[in-house]
Amino acid sequence: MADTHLTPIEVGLTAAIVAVEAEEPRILVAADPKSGTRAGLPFGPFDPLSHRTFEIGLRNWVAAQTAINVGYVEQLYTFGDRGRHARPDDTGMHMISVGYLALTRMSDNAAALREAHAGFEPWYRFFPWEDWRDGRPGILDQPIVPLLERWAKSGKSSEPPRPLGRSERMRHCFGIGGSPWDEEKVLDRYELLYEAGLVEEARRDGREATVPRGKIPPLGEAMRFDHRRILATAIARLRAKLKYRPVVFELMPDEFTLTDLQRTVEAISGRHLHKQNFRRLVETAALVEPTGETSTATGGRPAALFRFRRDVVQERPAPGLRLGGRS
Amino acid sequence: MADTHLTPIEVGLTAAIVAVEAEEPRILVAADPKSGTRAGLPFGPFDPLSHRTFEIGLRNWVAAQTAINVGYVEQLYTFGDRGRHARPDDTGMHMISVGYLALTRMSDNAAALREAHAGFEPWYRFFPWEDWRDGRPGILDQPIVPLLERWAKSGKSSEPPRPLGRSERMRHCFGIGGSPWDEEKVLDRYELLYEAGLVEEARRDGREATVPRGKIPPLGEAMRFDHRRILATAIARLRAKLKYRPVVFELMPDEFTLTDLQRTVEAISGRHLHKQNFRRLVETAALVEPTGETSTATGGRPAALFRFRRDVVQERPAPGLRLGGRS
DNA sequence: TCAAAAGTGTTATCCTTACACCCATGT
DNA sequence: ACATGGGTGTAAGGATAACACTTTTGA
Repeated sequence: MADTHLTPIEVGLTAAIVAVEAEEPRILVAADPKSGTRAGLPFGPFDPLSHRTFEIGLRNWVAAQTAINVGYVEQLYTFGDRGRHARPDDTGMHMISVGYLALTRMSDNAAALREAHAGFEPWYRFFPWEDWRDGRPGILDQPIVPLLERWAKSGKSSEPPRPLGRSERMRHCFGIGGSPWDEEKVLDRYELLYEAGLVEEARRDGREATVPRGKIPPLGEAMRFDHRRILATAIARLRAKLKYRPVVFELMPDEFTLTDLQRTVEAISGRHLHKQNFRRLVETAALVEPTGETSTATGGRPAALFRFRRDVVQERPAPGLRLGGRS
Repeated sequence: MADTHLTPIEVGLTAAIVAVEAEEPRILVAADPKSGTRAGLPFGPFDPLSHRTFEIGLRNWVAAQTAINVGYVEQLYTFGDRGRHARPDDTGMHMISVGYLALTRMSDNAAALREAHAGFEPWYRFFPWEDWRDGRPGILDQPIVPLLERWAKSGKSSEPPRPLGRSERMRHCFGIGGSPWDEEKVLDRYELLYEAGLVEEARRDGREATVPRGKIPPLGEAMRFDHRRILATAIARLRAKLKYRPVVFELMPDEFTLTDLQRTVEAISGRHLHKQNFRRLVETAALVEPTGETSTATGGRPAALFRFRRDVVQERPAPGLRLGGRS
């Protein structure tokens, strides 16, 4: 239990840096330096000699490399699976990565973003089945569910260590047969697809698919290493956190209309919200205050502008947006 | 963004192994191998060569070192702050630790526990202010709140990076002035006490206290390194998880009475629950089924015995115990 | 005058919380 | 019989989810 010899390992800090623009949640991606094809999340080394904590280290390399001004930062998870992040240039030294979620305002980084702008990609490119704003995504009914069903059947009673059977897990994750769709299960869904060998990353890692290789259409855009897994974790965490902490405002400009706010929440959670209930929620939580100005940008009646009441954090214990049913 | 040189670091897996016995939540502690005084959590090295994932590595050294059979395992957080875990034998190599929560049944480990039993300590020894089962703990009114108030006053407008002022944070964390006590804020409370220099670990790390050194009474038993912080994280996570996942049953014997179950939940969350409401909750969630037997152990009317319905996980999406108000 | 979006009032329903009372056993 | 804990019915209040309608602008 005490001073056993420990193996030296490299530690990387991988960041899912999120911004919302034009009703689209976007993630900062770094182009593949080698092949130029697959996207990856930006990451930097953790050097304990220069930085006292992970968070300081992260803020430092983000500032240095991207000139982006991140506000909210939160640790997600530490990923260390061998075989799920195989670096092509692997030197034999094992590497683990501490995943972080960071939020930034598009308006904050006017100049910096102008250059880096190409780096912010809509995150639903990587998870097309997660965007239910225009109804149930077609990709679910077309390739995904049938493929999963085949996978579920093919492995009926093979894996006792798993607490749940394949088809039960499929039903839970993807909201089939009574189970409702739970927008927070982003990671569970991705992991299931990975296990079933249906995402490119799984095949790259040498996992067998249940259907002949060539026949699987790409399920979302793949990423390098295990970065799509980290992004799934980030989306899941952000979707959950919205409901009990006022983190949306980290993504909003200083002034916004209530519809702007609703659209942003909808963009992140991937579903529509009930207008009146959303407004009542925001109002009763006293999260915002009117600036007095109005915006005539959208075409119809001018909308009142609001700003985030920074002092709510001092008053109410959990001032999130409990966003209820769909609309 | 790419292949910067990374500093090699040692990675340890630190486990908060929890069991409940005699209505007392207990944590497995390892005695200090050096001084024999301060308790610490058990930990083992992570060796990527022998273990494919953190969890496998963890299960392995726990099995090897303690002969304890852990069921549920969950990653908590990765701790890497320099200066908050200074090992006396520091070799210059930096070390980070990945904290894990593990649950085990006392009844599972009959033989193994007989030997290791001394290692399971009631966790409220380390957090006496977290146990509200016999009403508001005296330690809050006596040394804690006055000390915190002094700290809050002494640092009025000094630290702009912090989003909240000292007294606001104090009020939120400790439920003073309108804010209710939130049993999930275990980590926040510990961190506040640490920041205020009121726990031994803070002084050990060289943090100034707001009151003369000698005058601060010990606030709970201290632990080695940052292990008390990891334990606080574990308790917070477990208290939160109880409410939306049926994890209590990982701590229960195969058969139990509803009162046993309630006492276990109360022990973990540190407060009393309303009997009828608790029962209705358990019943409507269909979490348990009667075995048909009764137990006459407690003195009054014999209680019906129940067992966990393992198949609920297949049916309901979030079968936790939403444990409502106090009683 | 019409389209487009902003903004409001009200009701049915469920869930949460709390009350108070009855039941079965051992001494 | 009485103490001890097991076990239940029911009503008040609040939060949630859904209903439909009015208002203000630009074209």
